[in-house]
Amino acid sequence: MPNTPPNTLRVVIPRPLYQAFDYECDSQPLPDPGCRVRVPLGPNHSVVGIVIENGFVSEFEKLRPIESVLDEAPLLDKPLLDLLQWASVYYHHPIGEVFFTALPNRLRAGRPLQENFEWHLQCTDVDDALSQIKRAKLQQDLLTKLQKSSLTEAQLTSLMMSKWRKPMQQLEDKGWAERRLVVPKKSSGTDVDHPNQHLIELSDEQEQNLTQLAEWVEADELQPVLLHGITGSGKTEIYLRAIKPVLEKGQQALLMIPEIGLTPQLFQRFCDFFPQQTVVALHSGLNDTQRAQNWQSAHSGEADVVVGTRSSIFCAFENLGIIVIDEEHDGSFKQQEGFHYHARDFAVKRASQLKIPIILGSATPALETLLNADRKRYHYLQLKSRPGTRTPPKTSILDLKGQTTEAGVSNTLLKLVAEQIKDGNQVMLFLNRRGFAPVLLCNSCGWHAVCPACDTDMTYHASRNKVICHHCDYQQQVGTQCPSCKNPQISTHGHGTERIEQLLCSYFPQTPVVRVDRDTTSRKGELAKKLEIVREGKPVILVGTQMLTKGHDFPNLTLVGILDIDQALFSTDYRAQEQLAQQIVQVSGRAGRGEKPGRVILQTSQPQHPLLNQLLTQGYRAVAAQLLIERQAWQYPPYGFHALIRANTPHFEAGLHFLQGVRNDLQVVMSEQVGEIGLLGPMPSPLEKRAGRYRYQMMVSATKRSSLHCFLDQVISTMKRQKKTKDLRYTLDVDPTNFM
DNA sequence: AGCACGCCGACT
DNA sequence: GTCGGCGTGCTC
Repeated sequence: MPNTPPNTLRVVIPRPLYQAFDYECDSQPLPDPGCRVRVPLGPNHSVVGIVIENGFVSEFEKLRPIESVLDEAPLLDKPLLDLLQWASVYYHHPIGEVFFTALPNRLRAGRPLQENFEWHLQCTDVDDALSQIKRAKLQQDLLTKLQKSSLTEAQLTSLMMSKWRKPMQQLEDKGWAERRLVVPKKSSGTDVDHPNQHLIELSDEQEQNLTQLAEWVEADELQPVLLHGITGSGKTEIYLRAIKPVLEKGQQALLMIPEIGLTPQLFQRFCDFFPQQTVVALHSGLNDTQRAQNWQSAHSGEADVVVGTRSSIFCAFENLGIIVIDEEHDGSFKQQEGFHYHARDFAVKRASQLKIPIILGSATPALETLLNADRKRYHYLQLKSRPGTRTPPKTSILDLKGQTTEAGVSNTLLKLVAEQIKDGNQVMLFLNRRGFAPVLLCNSCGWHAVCPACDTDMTYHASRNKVICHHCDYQQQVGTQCPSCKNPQISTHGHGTERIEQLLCSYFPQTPVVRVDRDTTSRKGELAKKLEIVREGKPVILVGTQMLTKGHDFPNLTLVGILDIDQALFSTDYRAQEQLAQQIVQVSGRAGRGEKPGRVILQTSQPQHPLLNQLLTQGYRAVAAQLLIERQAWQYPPYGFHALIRANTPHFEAGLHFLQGVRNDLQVVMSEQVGEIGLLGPMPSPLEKRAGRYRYQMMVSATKRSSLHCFLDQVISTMKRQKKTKDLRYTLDVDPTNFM
């Protein structure tokens, strides 16, 4: 008898379990690691699993047979499987949940890979055809597109979302378009060069950076590259040209962007620069079908460039050749629930594993990233100037003391706004609080609108006459009198973007006031519409939150007002200062991007605050250096290593007792690691009650990464053993960035 | 996570 | 007598 390997499969199951399960498989050859299989689980369940190993000797006596093999070829290749396994260990998160976040929903559910179709023009006289469908704009558009070149369904989706299906069907019915199955091509990098690419001339500084990049790649020095370029310095142009030679080799590129950073402008820029290539998006705005389609086009190699948010780092590329992370400091790269991974750290790991270049770009790099550059673990490139004659904006502090203010806007700032508008310029006011006012109260009895689920003040939204809880989205209609004492006068306290908008409308009735926040941009395409108004260049006053800070380019914007930063100056969260500095720099960077110089006004009642002064006089780099010194003194990240244990239940202090119990049990282990491990807490989370649950947390700190991981294994087994009620939920967050 | 098993209180 | 509450433990 020949020595055949055992017919065993190790399968990862979509359950919160820390180990994979073994099955037997009678069909030969055995499915490779990375294939999906359907397996029985428990007495009467059937689930989709992912094979991670085959043909090994199992410790288990009796293995159940799998039900079916779902994929002929692996969905996830060996390096990605290894990486996912590493992540499950690093983040101490159940292996099944880690693996299944790598797949789009449809594939998680066991659906087969979709076949890839391409649409071809079947029409001899296009002009005649166009004249026959004068009223069908979309059909016309499609026909013109097909006339230029055949298009795959993924390309069509990324060009016009899902709007193409119906009109295409109509074209097919008329016999003008035909659908053909595409044989998966091995991506071959021809025709990457295009005249479009030479339209923008690079500055000397940009050219030097590109030369340096090419040298590193040439010499195989593939440490991550930190591209520290001030706002408006043209980092995108560097990304495009760094990606180009990779596509020429027939490899794929991944551009990672923050959650709300996918401005149509950026995506369009990539499509325009690489008109012969397939550029697809992977972000939360896609539905399951589109997501699966784009994921698959990256998997098959059809997509050359993927522009994606956090989770795109898990995408199974056919042949990934470069990763670029734009705005690498952005908080949205860290997942805040469930599997708490950091996509930036993950990307660095993935690049080193695949031995491909990775660029981390930002005007305000994260402290971790700067430290890595200082320690020479990362290459460092700088863009210190804006191309052409553009200069960085001038920033000044406006002391709120002695100022007359209205809705939190000082008269001085209002005058400056008026001046700019008169000169035909655009203005932006930034305030990180949406709604009309953060408090709705009764002056007579002291009642104020409080969320029953979170015990926090609800924000008044005038447009809908509602109070809304910004923590859990609980909403309530507002009546005409105080619900407590029936006093007919209720008033507001504090100001949000809605209030500022109202104020500006009354002061500048002739000028459009455009508000950009989650409330005004919830419907699809609304943000794009608003930005279009601004990009026309006429005088406009923009009011908005975070949303306005990311990646937008408004050439005619000359004045930026930052309204309320005082709260952030006194936050107890050690990350708040870093984030505030980044936010101020990013918002300021929206000003003066065109021919006219920009100006930034920072309203504050703390004009002497050292962070503000250092930022204004010495810049972000100096502030970062200072913050790093403080982090080192406290042994905070990136010098020390943290993990946060959270526990919550609907009952007051139940989670606190649970964590206290965990801490007591851990005391034994800790005595063996004296000096290496510290425990802080348990204590209530800064937002103790949220969405009807009372939340508590305990911080683990360690001087060495290795001892943290050792200890966390103990933490997990202790928490499993710990007595708990059914309604208690706990999570472990390695390298936490959010302490709320 | 789901789900079965199992051990105690209040019902036709 | 049994129906069903949810605490406990298992899933290859």
